Amino acid sequence: MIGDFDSIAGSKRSLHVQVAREIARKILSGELAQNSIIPSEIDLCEQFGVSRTALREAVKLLTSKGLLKSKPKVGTKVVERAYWNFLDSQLIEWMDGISDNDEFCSQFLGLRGAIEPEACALAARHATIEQRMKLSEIFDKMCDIAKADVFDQEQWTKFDTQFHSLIFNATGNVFYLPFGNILTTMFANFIHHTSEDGSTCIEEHRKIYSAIMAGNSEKARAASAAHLLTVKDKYPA
Amino acid sequence: MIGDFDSIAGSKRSLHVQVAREIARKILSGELAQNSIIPSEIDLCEQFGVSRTALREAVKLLTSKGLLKSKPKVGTKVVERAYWNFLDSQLIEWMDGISDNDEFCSQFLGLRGAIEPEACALAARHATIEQRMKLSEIFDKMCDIAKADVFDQEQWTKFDTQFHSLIFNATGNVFYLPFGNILTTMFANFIHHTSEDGSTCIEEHRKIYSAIMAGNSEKARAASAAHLLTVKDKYPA
DNA sequence: CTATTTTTATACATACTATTTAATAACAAC
DNA sequence: GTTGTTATTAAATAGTATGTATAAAAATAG
Repeated sequence: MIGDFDSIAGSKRSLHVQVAREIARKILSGELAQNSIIPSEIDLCEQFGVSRTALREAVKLLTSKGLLKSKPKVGTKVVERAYWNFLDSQLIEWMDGISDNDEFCSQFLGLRGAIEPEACALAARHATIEQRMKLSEIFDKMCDIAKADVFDQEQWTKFDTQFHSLIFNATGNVFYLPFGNILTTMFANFIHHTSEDGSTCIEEHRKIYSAIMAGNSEKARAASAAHLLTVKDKYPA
Repeated sequence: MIGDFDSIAGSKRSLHVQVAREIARKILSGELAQNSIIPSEIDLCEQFGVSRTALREAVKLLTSKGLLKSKPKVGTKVVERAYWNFLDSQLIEWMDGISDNDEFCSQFLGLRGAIEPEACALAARHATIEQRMKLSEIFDKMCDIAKADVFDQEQWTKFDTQFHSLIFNATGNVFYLPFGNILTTMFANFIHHTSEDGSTCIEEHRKIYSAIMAGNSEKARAASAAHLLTVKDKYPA
């Protein structure tokens, strides 16, 4: 009962989210052009085979992410790309298979390179005791995984994600907070670690970890920047 | 017909957005605690004097921004802060009056300082001809305003916003795109320019502008960083 | 050319059924 | 008795259907 094909409705998520995803992907892929008017509510209801309520909730969801805008009489319009909120985890998930994966990851790295070193610096200064303890826990587990005979890739990704995510949470800056989730989403959907990552990167993580724990923001920033340079090497320009 | 006590009606925006804003502000201010269950749909409908349709659309909107999560039987829960999407323009608008303004702006500057110099560097390399022309237009107008006898603060803010916003659009990186809107929102709602800004900052903007037009990414990055240091001086630690 | 009506899209309301799921009760096994 | 499993129940959201209200563009009357 669980395993059957995604097929149509009754699958995983709620109905309006599925409809929203379908529409979003048509927008993201360009199948629905910017500034164009999408079909009317009743047409879309028929097309997707859902009620107007469900469809309207889907439209509201996409409006909230900057993809659509509705006005009475004129219809629902695809807003221009400049207003799409690419810093929304759900939207990022929906990008899967839309654009070139390497290019997408490379662009993300372009942002990460600017933000994460500063986040590490902030975390070194502002992390609470609880957060430092948690970071310590996570790092210990990463060490265990790196030292193990067989490299557990899934576990590594899990704790690597937690490690970087926690750093954003520890900045004490609300604007850095969302990057933890964005990074988590990227790790889960687009960035595929190779088995060599664990052994090669653990020392880089140790430098970041130590600097944050020592409250040395400059060192944390540098260690993070160095780490990201290593990561960058895996992607084409 | 109904609810003439009217908690919300009579304002400008659509009903479900108004309801969403009300709930969002209660969450953001902590009046609705994290992980707590908010009243049931029917209770909230009564409380706000709106239909279930409007209320559910409001809840969907807030769910999309990471503030709420609904499950049958258990109810609708306030998600923990770490998942709130503070990089959403609408959410940022709703923050007005919630937290200390100076602190909020200061934190924003903490992010801006990390991102904008890199955005300028990217723009110098990737801006299209059209974008360079547009940037030129905008900068010319900023010069006019700065040179004028009476400083038109409103106009200055308008073009200053456009200037910085366009730079993010010109990076050619989808993850930098949303910062244009975020910055626009911050300028419109939180950051209040003083009349001296025009005269003092126009030369700094010229350096950024020139570097981008010349395609000199290193110079653009440095000029932006210098500009942000000047801006930073206005805010307390 | 202006004012007004008509049309047509979304916005909102109401009432209903379906589904999910936590909690509980019933029951069996050890 | 304690435990573990399985129906049952009930309370919340999820979804459907259909109505009216309202806003804005377009047609039309004056």
